Amino acid sequence: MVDTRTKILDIAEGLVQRVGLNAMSYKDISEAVGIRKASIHHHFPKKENLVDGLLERCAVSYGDNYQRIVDGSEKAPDKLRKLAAVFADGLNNNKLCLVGSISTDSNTLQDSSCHILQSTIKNTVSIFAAVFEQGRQEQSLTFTGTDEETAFAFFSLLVGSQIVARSHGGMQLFQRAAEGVISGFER
Amino acid sequence: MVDTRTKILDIAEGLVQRVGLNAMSYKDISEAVGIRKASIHHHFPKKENLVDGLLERCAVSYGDNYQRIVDGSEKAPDKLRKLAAVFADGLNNNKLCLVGSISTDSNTLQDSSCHILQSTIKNTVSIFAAVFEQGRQEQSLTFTGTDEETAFAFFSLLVGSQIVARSHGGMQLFQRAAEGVISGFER
DNA sequence: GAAAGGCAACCTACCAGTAGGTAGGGAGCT
DNA sequence: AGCTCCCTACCTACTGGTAGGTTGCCTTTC
Repeated sequence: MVDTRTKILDIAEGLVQRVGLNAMSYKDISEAVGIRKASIHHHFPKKENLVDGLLERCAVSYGDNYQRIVDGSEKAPDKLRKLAAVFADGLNNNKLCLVGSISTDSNTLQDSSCHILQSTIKNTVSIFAAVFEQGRQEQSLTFTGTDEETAFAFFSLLVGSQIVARSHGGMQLFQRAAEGVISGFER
Repeated sequence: MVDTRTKILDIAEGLVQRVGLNAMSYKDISEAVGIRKASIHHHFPKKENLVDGLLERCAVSYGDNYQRIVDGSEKAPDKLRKLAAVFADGLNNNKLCLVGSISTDSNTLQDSSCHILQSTIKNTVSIFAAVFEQGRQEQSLTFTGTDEETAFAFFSLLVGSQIVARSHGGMQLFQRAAEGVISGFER
């Protein structure tokens, strides 16, 4: 049995991914978790604490998830495909990447949340960059910018395609857009 | 002197681009426009009417703006650079593309707004696709997918980079990401 | 081993503020 | 007269947040 704090974060994460930060309320969370609204405040006194908690947890879990893919034994293009598959999986469940979703609302964030968001993005781009470094060295990928710049572009593409495809185009267009870009790097 | 309806749309558009749809209220708009909250309801009875109005107007204005670039006499890669510059300009003013911003909140939209959003995306991708068609014919661009798929990917990249870069990386990273992808197509 | 204290977790009940929205009135234009 | 536009005044529902109480488990103490 998972503890309540984790349950709250799980529910909140799903809500943010589906409807966005500012459309999610303590009431929604309390109903889904099955406890009273005031009890959420026991675990997360202010909403900003919840957002911080969400971002801190996703910095670790997303980071680990991406790192596991990057640490694999495949060639770089296949690693990019695996990274894209993570986003495809989210899209399949009508969920956006938490970082992408929260980034859209970044102007309504507290400073503390903003800092965590920034370092999470920075970290994610670093992890992605390792794939492009590998691709450069094993000559399986060609690109003009630096590893970091290209990783930033690839991450942004996944975030953006997920958002746009959820509104129009769906899985098929998302997959083809990702594959088009990846095979573009392969030439 | 512009009419009130237009003023409301102007203010609302800026708010959506800066803080997002669900963080924008009729109170915010009324204060910025300089009329009472109830008066907004005279022009837009329900919030969904406002969103529809916003999307309908942007479908035209964005569409015209993109079309003007596409109709130019430049080679395809330079047209892509001009399209990216539109997004860079928004980023410079801390504003996201309206379509990207609203798409993130698409799960909280009414059906009518959803339909307009979808056709706006479809239309935008079609306009972008013309550049890739031109690039293919004049052999200034190389890519593996179809024109539409590649246009979708490029549009998504701009939307995503804008969102991510606003939170972390800023103009510099946005510009380099866009340039990296464009010069990737040029090879 | 039993009583006593402390604390985490949850509850009910409440607060002020704000959300979107409505009713109805008055001014000015055609 | 009728219409557009904007107003004051108000409504209900919900927002994040607080106060204070109850329960039950874990220590500590005798």
